[in-house]
Amino acid sequence: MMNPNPGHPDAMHDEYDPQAIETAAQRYWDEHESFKAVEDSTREKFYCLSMFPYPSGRLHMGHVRNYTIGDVIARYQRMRGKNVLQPMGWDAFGLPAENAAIQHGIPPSQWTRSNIAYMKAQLQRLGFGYDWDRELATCDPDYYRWEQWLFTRLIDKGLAYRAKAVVNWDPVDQTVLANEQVIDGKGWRSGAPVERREIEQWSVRITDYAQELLDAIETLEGWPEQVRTMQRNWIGRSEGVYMEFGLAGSDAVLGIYTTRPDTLMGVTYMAVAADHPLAQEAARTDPTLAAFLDECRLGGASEAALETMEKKGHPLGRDALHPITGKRVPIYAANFVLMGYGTGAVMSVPAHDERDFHFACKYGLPIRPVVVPASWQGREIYIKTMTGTSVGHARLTGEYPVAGVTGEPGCDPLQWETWDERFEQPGILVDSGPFTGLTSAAAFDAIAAWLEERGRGHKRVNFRLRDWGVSRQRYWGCPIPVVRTADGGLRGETDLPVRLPEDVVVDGSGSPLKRMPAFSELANGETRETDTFDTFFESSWYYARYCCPDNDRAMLDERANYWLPVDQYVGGIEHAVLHLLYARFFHKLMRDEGLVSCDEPFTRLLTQGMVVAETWYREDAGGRKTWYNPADVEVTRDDKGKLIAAVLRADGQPVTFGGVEKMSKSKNNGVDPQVLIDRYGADTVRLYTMFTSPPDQSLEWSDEGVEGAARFLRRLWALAITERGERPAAAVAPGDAERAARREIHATLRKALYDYERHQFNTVVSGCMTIVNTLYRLEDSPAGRSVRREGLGLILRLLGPIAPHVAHHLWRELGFGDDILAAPWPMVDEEALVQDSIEYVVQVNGKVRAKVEVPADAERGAIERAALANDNVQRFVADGTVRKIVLVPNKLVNIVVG
RNA sequence: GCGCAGAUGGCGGAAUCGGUAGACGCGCUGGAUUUAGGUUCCAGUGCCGCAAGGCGUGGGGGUUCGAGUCCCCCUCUGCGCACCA
Repeated sequence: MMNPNPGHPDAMHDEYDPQAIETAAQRYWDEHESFKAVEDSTREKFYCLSMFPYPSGRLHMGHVRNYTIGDVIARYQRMRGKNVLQPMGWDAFGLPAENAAIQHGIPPSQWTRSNIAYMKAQLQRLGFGYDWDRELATCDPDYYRWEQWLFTRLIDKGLAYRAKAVVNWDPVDQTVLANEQVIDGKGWRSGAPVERREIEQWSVRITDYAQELLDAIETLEGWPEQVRTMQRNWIGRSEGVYMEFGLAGSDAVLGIYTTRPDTLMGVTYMAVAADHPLAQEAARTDPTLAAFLDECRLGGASEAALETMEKKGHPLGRDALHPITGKRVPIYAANFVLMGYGTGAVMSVPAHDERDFHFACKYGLPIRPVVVPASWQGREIYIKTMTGTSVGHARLTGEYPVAGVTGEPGCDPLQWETWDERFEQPGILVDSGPFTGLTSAAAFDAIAAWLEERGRGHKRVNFRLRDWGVSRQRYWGCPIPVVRTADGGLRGETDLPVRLPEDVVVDGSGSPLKRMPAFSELANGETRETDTFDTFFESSWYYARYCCPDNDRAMLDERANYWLPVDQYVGGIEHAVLHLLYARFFHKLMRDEGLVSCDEPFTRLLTQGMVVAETWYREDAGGRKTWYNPADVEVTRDDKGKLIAAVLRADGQPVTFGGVEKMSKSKNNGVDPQVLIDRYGADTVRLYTMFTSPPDQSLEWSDEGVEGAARFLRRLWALAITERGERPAAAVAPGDAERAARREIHATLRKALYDYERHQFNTVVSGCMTIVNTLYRLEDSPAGRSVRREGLGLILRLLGPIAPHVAHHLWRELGFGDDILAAPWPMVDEEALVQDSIEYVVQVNGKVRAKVEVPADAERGAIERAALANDNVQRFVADGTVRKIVLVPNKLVNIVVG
């Protein structure tokens, strides 16, 4: 029999079957190449990029969230008419592949490529609108050859150089460890105490770009303020003074940098790194010092480890000479000063620096206050060590000619026995010879000038940012394209790519490259560098390569200048500094090589929050915790919904709540997205992740919440199937109920459109839910059905970017068109919003006492009279006199009664 | 240790500007449908109180007719710290 309704698609099934409609929708997009991006100079482009994944094996919820956010933005911009590029690829080099190889004997390349295949299928199942033709993997020589090429250019330009860098050294495994592999100061495999070592490595001069990287942050208006602040602080521009202390009994000098030259007269000792030549020299004749220097090497190299470890020192037995007074100050070797950063030496002012203060107390060094707040003028200041011995004393009296400061001679002395943060603040110099009485700011200049005149120092801008050490002593990475010539010189490789051999055995005892003469030994006695690049190197430019991944003659071509900069970048907040700063830097390197024309790679940035879930555990007698997956825990609640008990389903015995934490293997609180996709379909998973939290906040997992998302899609489906088949006649006069419904729908739509623009997708979804609820309340009259159909048309487009499969299917099924991707973006009907009367909230002294209905065109006096006429308002006004009436148009009246 | 965020019902969260705190969803309670479980539908649900009303956005202070929102102090939690990606 023929379809009785040939103008319409086939009748729908009554049941929502996500697996079937999602497969069909994805096939449609595939056949129509819906997401293929083609350069077109006549159209406004939109490049939407999500941070590419490390191919760890399976997608986790964090990936699903990241890529859903990106896809929603890409599909939204596409529906707004932009020419959208949304690519995807693989950050394929890295440590986990080597670990997997050690554990399972699989070569890293094989492990990585099979993970990519599996995860790609998962991404496709989620319906993300990627242009897969542009897919790239960083372990592919066609990709990494270009960063090798750029690196040889950096060598030529002097932007890449060899320098010493501090690493974690495992003395048992004889290998360099990543910070992650150092646990409580010990190697993760050997358990041996880790040592800090300095080795020669390749470095890139990011500090040459420090000022530009800092200045350009001001132009990144589409970035979260939080990230901009973190980058500013990371770059850490400071203005200070470089100066040279003399060395007693020598012509040599000890150079240091300080941001507080105003405290120079308070220097009571110097601290140098254990690896400083002065310390090394002194240790040759001093066994206790030598032993101390050995001890200084213990511990991890991370900044957190260095800053939190116990600060220790040992005198070198020789003195430095103060650049102004010429007085002797002792030099200490200290474990918290590193040779790699700055000059490897610092001046120490215990009266005005907290770390120096504690160090001085510990070793009985003098504390000499030289700067005090102006308000302390006229007082005596004593600072004692924690052991109670008074070692410092300064006085500020009214005799110093400081503008705006009046003396209070005879006041009580101020005494401190512990550190006070006021010591650190700038103020007035005391007991500082020729600089006494100056403000800190004036003293800064005066002392710098004094030193400069005598050739002992000068002002200097300094950055906290350090050059980027890019060498890694690992196998699974991009080979550094450098050759050491027979005479010991270094040159960039010209025959590129330098291919990484993939047929290798990784056994954990260092990089296999170092044992492969076929790789490292070249003709004419030349040898190849066996270190590989930091994987941040690959991830610093992939966004540009997506524009022209097929170019085998150049790193980038003119297509990059069509698509770049990336209009919207989406990824985790954990990348706020490192990845995003390196990528900005790399972009400028490519710009200066003439490869791109813009100055910054990412116009707008969205940093998404973590995915977290409840944790549950049991503790055994020895205090060891066993963690149970939330899916295996049964929870009981009281009649207020409060949690009262939780047991493990398997044995019915209680488990303890361990808080809400980031999904992880160690806490066993991960949820496998694949299980959810199989059970509910991609649209439910996407809708849930968008609805539960705003994109930039953490998302707390809840099985019931997923149920709720699925329920909404079933409700939408059930509503839509009532409207399949014949279309109602065009114009049906609406009644009051329909007019009210339209007003609500369009008011909600207006809010949802605004929320789309500011990327607050959770409230877009609640808006859709509100509209569905409104549509359900409409009567089954022709007028009601007309509004329902209008509402469905709006909802499907609002939901299109978020739950694209069901939107695609219903759009066609209801006869709105062939392809919702081509539909115009919905618009608010302003006429639907017009109201005859307005409800005002009436407050008395700021407390809500009534609501009054007032004609929309009522004047101020009429509104106030209506408010005062209300019985309940009169009850609260009666006691006093009306002092003032505050009126907020269309909203609120506040009657102030005194 | 340093830098950056955050804190709102039983839970996730909402509240463009300083203007009705708690939208939407979950959970929970009662009811309907169902042989039952599930599903679905209807009603209720910040706390205290019979009510009138009072209290309420981590804690303490302040500005204002009015503060979740602005200012000061404090507490706790999360993220980053240069070799995890």
